Amino acid sequence: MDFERVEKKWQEIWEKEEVFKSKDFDKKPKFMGLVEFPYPSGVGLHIGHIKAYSSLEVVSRMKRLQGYNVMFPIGWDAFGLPTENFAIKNNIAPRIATDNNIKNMKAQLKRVGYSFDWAREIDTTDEKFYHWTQWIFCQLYKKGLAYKSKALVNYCPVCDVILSNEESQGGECDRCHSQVVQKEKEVWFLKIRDYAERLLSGLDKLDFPARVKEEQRHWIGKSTGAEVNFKVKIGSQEDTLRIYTTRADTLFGVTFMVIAPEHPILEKYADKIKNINEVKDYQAKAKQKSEFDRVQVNKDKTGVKLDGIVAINPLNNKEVPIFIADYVMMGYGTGAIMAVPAHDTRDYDFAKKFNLPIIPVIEGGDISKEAFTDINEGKMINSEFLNGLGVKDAIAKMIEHLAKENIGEAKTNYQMKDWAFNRQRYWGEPFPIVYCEKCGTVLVPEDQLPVKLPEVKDFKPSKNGESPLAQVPEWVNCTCPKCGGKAKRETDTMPQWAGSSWYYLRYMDPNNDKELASQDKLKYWGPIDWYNGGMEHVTRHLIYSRFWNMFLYDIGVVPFEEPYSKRTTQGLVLGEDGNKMSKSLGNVVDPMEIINNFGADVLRLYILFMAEYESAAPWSSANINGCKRFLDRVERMVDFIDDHKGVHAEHITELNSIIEKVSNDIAALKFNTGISALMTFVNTIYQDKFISREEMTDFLKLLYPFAPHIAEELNEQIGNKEYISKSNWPTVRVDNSVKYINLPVQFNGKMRDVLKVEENTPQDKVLELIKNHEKLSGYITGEIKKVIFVPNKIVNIIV
RNA sequence: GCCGAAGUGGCGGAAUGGUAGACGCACAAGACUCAAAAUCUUGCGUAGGCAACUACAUGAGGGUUCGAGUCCCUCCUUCGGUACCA
Repeated sequence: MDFERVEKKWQEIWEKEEVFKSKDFDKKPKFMGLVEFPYPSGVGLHIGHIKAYSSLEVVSRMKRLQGYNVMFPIGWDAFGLPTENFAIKNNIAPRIATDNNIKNMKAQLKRVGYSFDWAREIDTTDEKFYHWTQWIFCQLYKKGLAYKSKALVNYCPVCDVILSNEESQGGECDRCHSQVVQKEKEVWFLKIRDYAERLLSGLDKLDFPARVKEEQRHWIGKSTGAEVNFKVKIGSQEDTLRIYTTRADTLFGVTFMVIAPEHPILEKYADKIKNINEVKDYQAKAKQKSEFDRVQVNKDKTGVKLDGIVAINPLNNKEVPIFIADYVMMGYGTGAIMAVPAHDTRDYDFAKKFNLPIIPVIEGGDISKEAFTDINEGKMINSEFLNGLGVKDAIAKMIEHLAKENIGEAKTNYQMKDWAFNRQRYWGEPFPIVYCEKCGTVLVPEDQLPVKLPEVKDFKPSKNGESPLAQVPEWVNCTCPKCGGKAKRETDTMPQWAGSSWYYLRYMDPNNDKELASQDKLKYWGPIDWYNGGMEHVTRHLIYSRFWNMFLYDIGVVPFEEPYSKRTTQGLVLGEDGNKMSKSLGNVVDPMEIINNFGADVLRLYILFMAEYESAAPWSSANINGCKRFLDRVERMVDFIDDHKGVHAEHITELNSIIEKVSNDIAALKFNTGISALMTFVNTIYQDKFISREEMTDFLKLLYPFAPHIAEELNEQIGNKEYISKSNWPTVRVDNSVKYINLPVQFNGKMRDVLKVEENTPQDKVLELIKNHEKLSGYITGEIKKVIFVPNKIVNIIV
């Protein structure tokens, strides 16, 4: 088949007939399928896009024929660093580069034949879109969920710029390869931690794969424990040191304390700490270590003992020394811990290195060898009122005791940190924030949104790690919306995650200039019925967008709390050599080249046939031939068409079974077995060498979601007037023929033969057949002790 | 270390506790052809046998069951995620 002509022909017909248009408020049941919108890169479509989008493409095509009002939208996640870097390198404005890339990728997506509703196309860099991104930020700010705070950022002292984590991997600057250092800077944060509990508990009712839920749970990282106040003595002075622990039961086993190098108590008593120089030295070293270094595993424990300051165990008033060590993080808990070397591996390593006492408070284990950390075994010892209890009971009793004595209480912590929400970059959403000399930080009023991103000549990051926007005085300098006085704009921009945190809402009402989307339309379309995307977005994008949606729900803007009812993920497409595709390995497959050589239908079919959808699988240029051959065979199947009306009796069972199998498999993401069922049917027709027009039509409809162009073309060729894209999904027919099934026969659990019997043949009839069976009767070598008979499944005879 | 997923022919991969290897690739033989390609047909886990058939076989070892790739226990390997989280 001349696939180039045929594919173009049908793409034009579909567009003209608007068969993929989703209609607001249609009476049909709605189905909204969402795929992660692409970043418009200069490279164009990657094979991964094809796999990611083909799933819901197939589902959407089927659902339309099944009578659903389907929305399958697409857009562009277009802000971001690569475009900015491209602009710097080639001296092209990011706006122009983005528009070019979108144009190119859009043409590519159309060539694959995806049934996107292009009328709803969105672009996060369009001011009509980022208007509402800024508006959402305003609401977050008003509710106190956006705040500015000091934080450490990656900074390259040679380039004099702030780098993202991606640009500073391995603690090295991406551009000049010099050592990146941590620099303190005022940055914006969103209080996602306030939503930690809801983000966690909300998972229970969502239809997400278990591994996705697990990763999100882990990312949120809930831990329950207690905060406890230890007294500290600094000479004659007294103060309090608050620690967090999940093991309140071990309080009697505390032999020292550890605080983070950044802990404020160090500065507070700097003049009282005798070895303050040594401490400062350690602090400086810790600060130099990048995030990368500090996170390395199993490092040797290091630390410095504070001289002139001790802590007092509130339970037994014993004095214990305090250390600073970088294995305790300021960002988690209280930045201070009680160390119980007998029952914590890190404390144990530290105690061994610094020769500190180790007091067991739970029996079991051998603390001369290692810390005993099992919480399910052993009874409390050396612990006064806890003695004899199990660990879990001891924790509860201790927390009760702490509360009563007013020295501590139960506390829940989350590992998830607040979301650092800005970049020192040009190509992002400007913040709707100005700094007024008189009024301080002022929000830009909503009627003045959007704050448009100005055109600039130079996109290079400016000195001192400022955003390039700082170099545009006519934009930076403005009047304060409150007092009319002199003010300056925030020159940082939002991170790439901003637009993608709510884009799906905009599809539901893409041209609204009064609000981000109307309530009625959100109510009709939302929530998303099925969202497919990559595993790499499970912890960030997926959590960030759930957070924004919950927030918008809380302020009454969105009528549903969770944005995505169901989530699936596609497995990676590996290179032919089994490695991840990468330019350097030279194993990258270009989807456009495949389309040129084989056609879009073959590409679509193969990407779904190659493996189970959710697992990674290598590309094979040999195997794709099989899919091409299959479509060629389908085309030649037309020659077998006879004048028979209806469905041949010989085919009714087979046809019914593929209708059922393909429908179920598509809905269950099992495309590979659905396609193989279609192949089996074709093989049957080649055996029989006849097929009726009606059977062929049904078959082509089943093929249509996978290979729509050839299906439409053949459907037209065999004389059907109605386009498949405007027809109905086939349904199973009444089958009155006597069905025969193959009944496996086992003796003593061993397979011996298969008996062809009528469906629902009873046990005694089957046994009779076996006794009269030439071969099978030979296995009845003695008395029949027992017969296991599962109707239509199996018979097993114990002799 | 912790969490998750997975180990099945030469390869990609199928199998609600019930015929292991569907479907496809590769390979081989035959048909068509002057020939090749394409196409069509057949074969294709391993061992033995002309064959019917028999034995063995789903990472390793145990167990539950009439029956285990599938469930349970122990272990090995690979991949993904995550990490001095107190």
